[in-house]
Amino acid sequence: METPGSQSSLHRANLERVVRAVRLAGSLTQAEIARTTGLSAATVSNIVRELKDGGTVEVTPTSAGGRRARSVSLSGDAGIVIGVDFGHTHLRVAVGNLAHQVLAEESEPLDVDASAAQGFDRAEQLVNRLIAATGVDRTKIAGVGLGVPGPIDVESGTLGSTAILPGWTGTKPAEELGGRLGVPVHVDNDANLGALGELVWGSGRGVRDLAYIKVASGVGAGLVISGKIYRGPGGTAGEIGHITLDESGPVCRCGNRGCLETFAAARYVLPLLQSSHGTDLTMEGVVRLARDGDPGCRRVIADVGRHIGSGVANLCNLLNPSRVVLGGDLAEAGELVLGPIRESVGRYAIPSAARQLSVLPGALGGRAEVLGALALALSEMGDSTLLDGSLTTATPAFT
Amino acid sequence: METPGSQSSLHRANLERVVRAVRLAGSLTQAEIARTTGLSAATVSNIVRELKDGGTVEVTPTSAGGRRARSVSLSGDAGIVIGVDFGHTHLRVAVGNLAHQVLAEESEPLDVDASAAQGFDRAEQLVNRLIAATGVDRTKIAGVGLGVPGPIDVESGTLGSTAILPGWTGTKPAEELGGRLGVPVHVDNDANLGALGELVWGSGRGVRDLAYIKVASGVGAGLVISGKIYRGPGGTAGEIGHITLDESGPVCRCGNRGCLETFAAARYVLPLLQSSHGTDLTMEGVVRLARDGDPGCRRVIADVGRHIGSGVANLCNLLNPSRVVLGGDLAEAGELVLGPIRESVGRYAIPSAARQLSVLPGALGGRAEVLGALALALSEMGDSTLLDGSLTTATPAFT
DNA sequence: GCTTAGAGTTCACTAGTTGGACATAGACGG
DNA sequence: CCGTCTATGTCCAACTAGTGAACTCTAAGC
Repeated sequence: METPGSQSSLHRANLERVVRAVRLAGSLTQAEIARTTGLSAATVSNIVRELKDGGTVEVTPTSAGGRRARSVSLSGDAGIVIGVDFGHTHLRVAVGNLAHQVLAEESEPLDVDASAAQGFDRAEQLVNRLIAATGVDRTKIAGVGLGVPGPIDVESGTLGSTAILPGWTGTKPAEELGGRLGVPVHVDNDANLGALGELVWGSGRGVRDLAYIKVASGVGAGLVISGKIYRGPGGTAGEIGHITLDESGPVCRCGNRGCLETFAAARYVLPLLQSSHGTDLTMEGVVRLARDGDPGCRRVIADVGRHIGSGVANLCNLLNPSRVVLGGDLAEAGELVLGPIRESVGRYAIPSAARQLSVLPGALGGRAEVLGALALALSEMGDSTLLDGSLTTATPAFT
Repeated sequence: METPGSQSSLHRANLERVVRAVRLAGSLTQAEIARTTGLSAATVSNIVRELKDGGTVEVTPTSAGGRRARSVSLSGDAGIVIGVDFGHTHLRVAVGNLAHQVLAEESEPLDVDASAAQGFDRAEQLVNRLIAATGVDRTKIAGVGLGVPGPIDVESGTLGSTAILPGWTGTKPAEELGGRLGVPVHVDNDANLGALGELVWGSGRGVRDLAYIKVASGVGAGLVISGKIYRGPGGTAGEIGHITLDESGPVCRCGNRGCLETFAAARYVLPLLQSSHGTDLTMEGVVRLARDGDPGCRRVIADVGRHIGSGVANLCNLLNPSRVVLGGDLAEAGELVLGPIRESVGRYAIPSAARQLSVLPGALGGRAEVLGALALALSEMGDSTLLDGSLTTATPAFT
């Protein structure tokens, strides 16, 4: 940090290199680490010793049938990260470790009309419960990722107006939760976190550029560009829901007309089925009915798919991602919605961009956002919060 | 290269750090270099000596009224880069040095129907002429950036179908020119290079995320994301021209209907004025007439602006860049086209994304692409081609 | 049981950065 | 005109950290 371009920074970079290699592979022998990182065996030997002394890494004496290879893996309790996700109807919390393992995960219903304070109370309680349940050491918590269903102002960390959680507008979720838990909290909106979750654990593994489309009450997209969430300079990238599809279409809550949202989001689509299917229908219900064969619901879902496909085609022309992952309740409809999306993309996107695009349903369902929050916490600490700790214990002398 | 994470890589990184600092500032004293890079004065002293011995840098004995500060600057002939741009009607070549200075620049008309071989002949000649004119040492040429007005297949480097330069399809421009000049050549399409040019020398200075919209025969965009050109995994990012604005609009050459191009590109717009203004009108002519007050041309240009604005609004919702730079002939229309664009963006983009967006005309006009090609050559050699050279002379022992 | 080969460690060596001491030279005050 | 002051650049000794080579260790294979 203080000495950019010095040997110590090089050393730190090498530490992280080793940690990353180990994490990606799960466990490696030192020789393998040397090969994958390009470092020499001697250096790896030193680094592994340092990490072991610092508690970041565990060396299991000899595992497999090799000669005498000691396998190195991240010690499960070296660092704990927590993901918290405020959804439209529930609150989810997950606890994970540095090795990208999810140790515990729980969700509970959240009253939409609850105040922000109540929400944070509940979150705090649930986090504490899971910490107790997993028996992890509180001091090992390196960071918390927090998902909120609304726009976050990048600079101030203030939550913008949310139709989903009215009354939360103007709060600073990261500060709030950070104050309660006493650890750094990093916020992002649900679409970005969903993208991150699917990228790390779900349908986006192995891809560097993807768009995660979340269709729920609104329509949003989380963009992953070159392996990192792209928020844009103003922090509002990914607003695919307000792409204009039809200049003279229905009026949208954003003030424009014919936004994608007005053709795809729950709040605009559900009313279409009210007269035929009753008023207390949810998106989930529509999807279930569609899967059971209800023609009206099938039609509605296909139409939604076609419109989303138009939006995705635009996105595809502009960004040319290699994968689009569909999340939210709608993803449960599977081919009923994916088919029309693909068809629409094929029609409206330029062929060279559409050709190598794959449109997949999210693999994580409603868990995408919490897991993304976990991943955010992991990435925000950049692997170095912990390394700092192990460094200071290992080399107390530091000018 | 061969030793990632070793001291020599650290040293190389520090060399580049110093070079970058010097280039950004024009010239610096060693003490200033030490401060801006964070390196110690001793290290800077060593590095400067090494760079001076390698010829990358020049030390002018003592320039200003300070105590005894020797100012360090990049030596003008340390490295030469060349930019070549094949445009719709002309060929441009520029010669620049490591210090981001343009030493010479020239353009000549290019016959649209010329064969690819003829084109490369001309380019080779013009490059040679400029090299001779500037008197630079051929061996100092570090790289060439090449712009072509059509899609380049990322993997093979093959030029896709171009309506602008028919008969060039299937050629491999980088290979072709590289073979003739004997130096590495890096290709990209005109929109991306325009973006890079404006980013480095024009209206995009100081910004990390911008979109350069080039309106000419077609409509394309070059995207700069986090300071780097974004091409997308398939290399076709930025195809803003084929965003669908009206599903039942005019049929586009891409096979879809109502693409932005059909409302904005020269090939679709000029015919509108044929009956009233004659058939041999060019976009340039329309712009000139509009500036002179011709109401028909004004109207057409305003309409084009409005449609471009719709496309930019979509782009803005998705990517939220901080700046949009308009290039191509159309940019010459100034407020006549920018006004309607801004208006359209204001109407169709979500307010939070539109608020901090600035829409500017390109500052480089038709030079944007060549200069971008220069910048491409500079960035592709990553400042290290030259440093490699000075390194090998400075430290011949290398395992 | 011997050989073999890969794994990990130790050690001497080298590359490279740093802090501090030092020489230098203009600016400023007397 | 001269001494002092201060910031610059250089040199040197110290220290950090990575590397190759030699070495040890262990299990597999014959």
